Amino acid sequence: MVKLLERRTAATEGTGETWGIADLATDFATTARAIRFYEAEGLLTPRRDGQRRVYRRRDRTRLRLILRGKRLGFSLGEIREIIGLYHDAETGEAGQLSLLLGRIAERRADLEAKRADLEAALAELNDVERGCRQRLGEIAEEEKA
Amino acid sequence: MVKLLERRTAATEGTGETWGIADLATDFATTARAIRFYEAEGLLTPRRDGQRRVYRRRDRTRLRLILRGKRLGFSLGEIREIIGLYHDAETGEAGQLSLLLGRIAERRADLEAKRADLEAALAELNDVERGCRQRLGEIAEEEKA
DNA sequence: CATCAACTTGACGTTTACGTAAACGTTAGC
DNA sequence: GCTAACGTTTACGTAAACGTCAAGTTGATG
Repeated sequence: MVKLLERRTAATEGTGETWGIADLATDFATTARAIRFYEAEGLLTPRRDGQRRVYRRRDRTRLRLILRGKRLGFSLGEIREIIGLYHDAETGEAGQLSLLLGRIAERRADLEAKRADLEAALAELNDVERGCRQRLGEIAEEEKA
Repeated sequence: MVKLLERRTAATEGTGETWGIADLATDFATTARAIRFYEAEGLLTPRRDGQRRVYRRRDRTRLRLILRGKRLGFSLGEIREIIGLYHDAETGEAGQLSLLLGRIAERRADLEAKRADLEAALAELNDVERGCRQRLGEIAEEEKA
């Protein structure tokens, strides 16, 4: 307990809050293995304290992005593109801002397509539920008779 | 050309429109292999004309469900549950309708969670674009100066 | 009748996204 | 100084979701 606090305090040293790999794993309900894998795939680039990985707030932001992307069914490759987009937007290394805007538009199209799928799925589910409740009502009528 | 039309007509024989596996593959932009795989996983149960698979409209509906589920990041296992839900709702083999309503509620929760992720992603993307356009405006100002 | 296209069933290969285990280093506490 | 906790790399294993042959069947066509 105290151990953890002291370590975190030691690592803090003015540069803002930092975390170890186990902290991230528990905080985001994933595993250290997965986090290392994302790094190997170029999706995370934590600092190092000697050998150890040290994560800062932007790493947490990225991990959040990664996991959300996964939940939405994006592959790690697609997530890499998304992260690259965020990175280029931050650092301005986009060369041409107009190109960046184009990539943003593509990503938005992806997301809106998913939204359309989602709305359709929810609508159909509502239909099913309605039919279900209807039959439940009919059964109640039969019981009364 | 004529071949295809004749075959389809022959298979129709009053029972409504039917399709071959290649038809489904092209219509849904997938592959025959994938469709057979879904059948092996119990997600599709087409009729047979001898050895050949014959698909009816409800099979198309299911395939549409499967592919949409995939696009939304559901595993085939989860999709199996969804299809089972639709099936039970149709055939009334649910035993207890209340149980069915419960399963519907679970699925809706899944979908709404994804929707929350989606809205968050879209909102962040809008932020990025806004920042991008802002910088583009600043550059235009510099050019003017 | 031969052939060709479309379909079939195996069987094995491939990619993605990690899990799991081995072997080792570092720091904290007793 | 030893152990326990936590971390590291390296390597192999695995489940999901198909892809890719191979080999055979069937039906329509020249």
